[in-house]
Amino acid sequence: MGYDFKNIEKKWQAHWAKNQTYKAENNSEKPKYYVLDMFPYPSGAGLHVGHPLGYIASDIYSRYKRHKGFNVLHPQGYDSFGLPAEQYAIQTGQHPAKTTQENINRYRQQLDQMGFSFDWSREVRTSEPNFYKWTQWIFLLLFDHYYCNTADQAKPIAQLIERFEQEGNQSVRAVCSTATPEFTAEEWKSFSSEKQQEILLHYRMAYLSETEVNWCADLGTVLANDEIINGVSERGGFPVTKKKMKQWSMRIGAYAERLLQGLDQIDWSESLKEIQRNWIGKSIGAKVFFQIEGHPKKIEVFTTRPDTIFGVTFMTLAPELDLVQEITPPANQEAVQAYIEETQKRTQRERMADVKNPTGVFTGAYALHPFTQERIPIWIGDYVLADYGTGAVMAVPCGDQRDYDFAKHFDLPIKNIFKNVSIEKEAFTDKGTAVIDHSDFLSGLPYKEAMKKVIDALEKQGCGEGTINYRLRDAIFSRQRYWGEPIPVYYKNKLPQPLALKHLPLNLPEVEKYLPTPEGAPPLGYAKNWAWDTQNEQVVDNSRIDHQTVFPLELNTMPGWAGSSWYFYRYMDAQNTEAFVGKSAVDYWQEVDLYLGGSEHATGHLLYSRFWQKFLYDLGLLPVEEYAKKLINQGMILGTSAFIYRKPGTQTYVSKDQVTDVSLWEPIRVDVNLVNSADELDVAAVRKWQPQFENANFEQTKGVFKVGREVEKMSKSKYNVVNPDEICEQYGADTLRMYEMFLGPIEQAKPWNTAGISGVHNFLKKYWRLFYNEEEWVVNNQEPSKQELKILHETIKKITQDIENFSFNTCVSALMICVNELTSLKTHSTSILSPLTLLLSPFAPHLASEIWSALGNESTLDYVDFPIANEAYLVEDTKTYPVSFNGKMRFTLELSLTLDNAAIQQAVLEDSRTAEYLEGKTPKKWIIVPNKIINIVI
RNA sequence: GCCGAAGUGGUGAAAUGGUAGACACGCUGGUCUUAGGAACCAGUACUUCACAGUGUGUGGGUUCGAGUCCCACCUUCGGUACCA
Repeated sequence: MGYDFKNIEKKWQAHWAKNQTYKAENNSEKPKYYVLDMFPYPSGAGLHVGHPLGYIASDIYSRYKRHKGFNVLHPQGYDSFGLPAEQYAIQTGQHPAKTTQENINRYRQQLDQMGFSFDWSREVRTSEPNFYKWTQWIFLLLFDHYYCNTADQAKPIAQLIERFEQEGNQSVRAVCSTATPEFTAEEWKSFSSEKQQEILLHYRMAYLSETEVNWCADLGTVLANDEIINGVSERGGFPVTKKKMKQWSMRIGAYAERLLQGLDQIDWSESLKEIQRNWIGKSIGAKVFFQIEGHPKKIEVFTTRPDTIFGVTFMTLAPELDLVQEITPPANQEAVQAYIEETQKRTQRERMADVKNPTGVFTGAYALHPFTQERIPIWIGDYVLADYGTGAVMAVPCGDQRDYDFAKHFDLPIKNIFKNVSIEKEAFTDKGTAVIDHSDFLSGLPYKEAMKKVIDALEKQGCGEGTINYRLRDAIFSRQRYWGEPIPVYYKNKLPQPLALKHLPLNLPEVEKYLPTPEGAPPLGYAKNWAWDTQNEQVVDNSRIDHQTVFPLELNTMPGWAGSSWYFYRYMDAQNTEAFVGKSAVDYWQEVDLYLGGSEHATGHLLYSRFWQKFLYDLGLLPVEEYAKKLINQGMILGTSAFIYRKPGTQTYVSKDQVTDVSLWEPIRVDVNLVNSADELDVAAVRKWQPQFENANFEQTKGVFKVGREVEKMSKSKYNVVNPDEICEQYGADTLRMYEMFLGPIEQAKPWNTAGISGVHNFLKKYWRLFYNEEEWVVNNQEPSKQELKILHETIKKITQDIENFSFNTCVSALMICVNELTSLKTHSTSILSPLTLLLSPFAPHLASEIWSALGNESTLDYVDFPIANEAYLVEDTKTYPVSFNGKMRFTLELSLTLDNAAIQQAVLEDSRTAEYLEGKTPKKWIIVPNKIINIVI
């Protein structure tokens, strides 16, 4: 009997579970270390080999840190609210809670078999009332706060009310969703309570407003910007249109600058930080106000190029702007209305596809140039976005390509205000070399100086100011779905009223259908018990709604990112019923030391969670402003799909080598598990796999049928999923863990290929044989040789360094080299093999534990100190130097390390081979790098 | 278009500016076996019988010495896109 991984792994998994080996303490003499994985959404498909990659890496690091004497928190949970369970419920009528529970059971089983050192006593599930109670509570806090620009932090709304009562809103610098008219203290007091509430709603961090939203009719819900890819929904790829709806939003825009600045404080990959920087999209420019001819209102535009203000030849407004209706003279109303309606019908994708053909219409109104008082025609066009800047642009066709295209298309004038630049073919957009011309007081100035001067002038005249704009939009928080956190508000006179903490959790009600109601309300519209009784402070039957004491509850639910924006704090104190996290727990753990997850969350979860963190930090509820000190993005493991090729219109399939022109054949995916590593298809198995192949004709070449290959995302629908259960069954979890690390650098995306796994499996068998020869235990107490000690300590040094650098693939190689060398030296000395076992422990914990116990240790190895490399064993007496002439390596020479440079020179000159390369010349220069190389320049 | 990352054998990949291809897969040959999807040994970048030469996307540069540093370009991948 050799390495019996099945029994070993079963044994140790049971041992760890029984002894709660990896339970972390909330106070300890040891230093703390918090390793977090992005928790999974428990999907019905189960885990494939790509999912555990990050968990394996974090588990290796966690285990290493335990060996290094840290109190390690390494929790796991489930992001269990979400669309797939709901879609499944719509199809089958099964309650999402039921399928979610089943999926979680399956996930847990799969996770357990891989030997992760999770502290399951802290498990969280976002769909559990005792968890979402606190998600709802955070929502209430957001509702109850506004963003004060003076203090640059969130403050209680009560303080804002106080200020309104004392001084009105003229001097209040706060972030506000729409331009609220100014009012005095007296006016504020004279407002009705409803009016006051309405105004306050414009200031709250969580606010309700009529907004243009991304509506996805097929999914029946709105989508956030990060849920749309290339103009279609991320989930399902359905078309997205713009629609006005009353929606909850989160004022993440208030934190734009702090979210940007915070990136400098954290150790995240530069590429990920750059993605967030781009998403936040800070741009520096100016606001300019243009008067409208014969109209009291002004048009406010944002521009990054106020220096080109003398090049303005028209203005363009977003068609959605209310102002458009106001300024359009009756003669143009019809055309303008028609255009507005047309743009609303177009999907985002259609708009994007038409970049080359700008659309728009003249409103008939004119604005006045702030410096020249020239009349500027006002157009509307859908190349101007309603929700960026002010939804209005001053069009400078000579300096902006879009304005240029628009002007060319509608035959509008183009005025060149750049010195010595031709704008015959395209706009001139280079700021670096621009010199302004034909621009009154700006003429002759380069970009930078013109910027300064024009902003001064604008501010002096009161028709503009320097300003900063961000691309980051406030995040829509309402979802017209069932399977999410209920938003804890009820409506009185159509105004939202928050519940209180003591009323939470507001449990998700039962519904008869998971679809929108016939009236178009979200699924919660089907709930029978979904009204709030303000007197008894409880949820009651809808039939009792009287709008006096019983009110309707909110029908929208929260988006997927709500629960995931704070879950990592819940792990610190998962059972707490008094607070989202206890004070002492958060004081102890502080923040996440290492966060592992995919970079696909860069503009979603990883931004929203930073936003909530900063908000809760402002309230003094959390101790740090950034929750994840270090973040590593594991690369995705891709699938290698297999294709067979069908003659169009027939049941004939040919082997890949007969396909010359792929376009003449229909590629059809087949299950990769029916193909061997030489790309040969098991034809008999395919016939059984799907009925369509049962009687098909497979044209083989020389008795084999080859498939075509393509690397793409691993997914059930592409039949390219490799299941970790089967790998564990065949090779064991330790082999799977090490092989996934061995595949390549952790941050890199790579296709899965099972073929190489035998190398890692052989390594573990080889390691086993250091201890057992057949049945016999061969470890002894012999004094290790100098050579053996050197091998061991070199390996310790390398492994320690590489783990610290998260270079786990080279760790595996180093262990392989070490075991190979010890095998050839026939080392069985316990003083070598015992530390080696500890080195193996983070990577192959089951096997290492088994050996550790076989070595006679009473306690398990999990908390035993990691070996430390002793430099004394690494010091060498001699060094084999490569000897180079003019940089070209010629031969090697073994020399004592005690020699000085002069002695080395002499030794080289004395070597018989040297003369051959010197060719009678004397060396011009010697370059001797100790321990590295000897180079002689002739 | 803009921003970012990366290009090394048949494959996955190693290389603090110092012998490129460690380690592993695959392949070839061998040992031992009734057998092997077992174990072990040897070989495996390219050209060449060999000697030797050429090789890290392309072209230049710095250096005694460059996969590594600098400049330009090409390709691939990721992000983003009427963002004014």
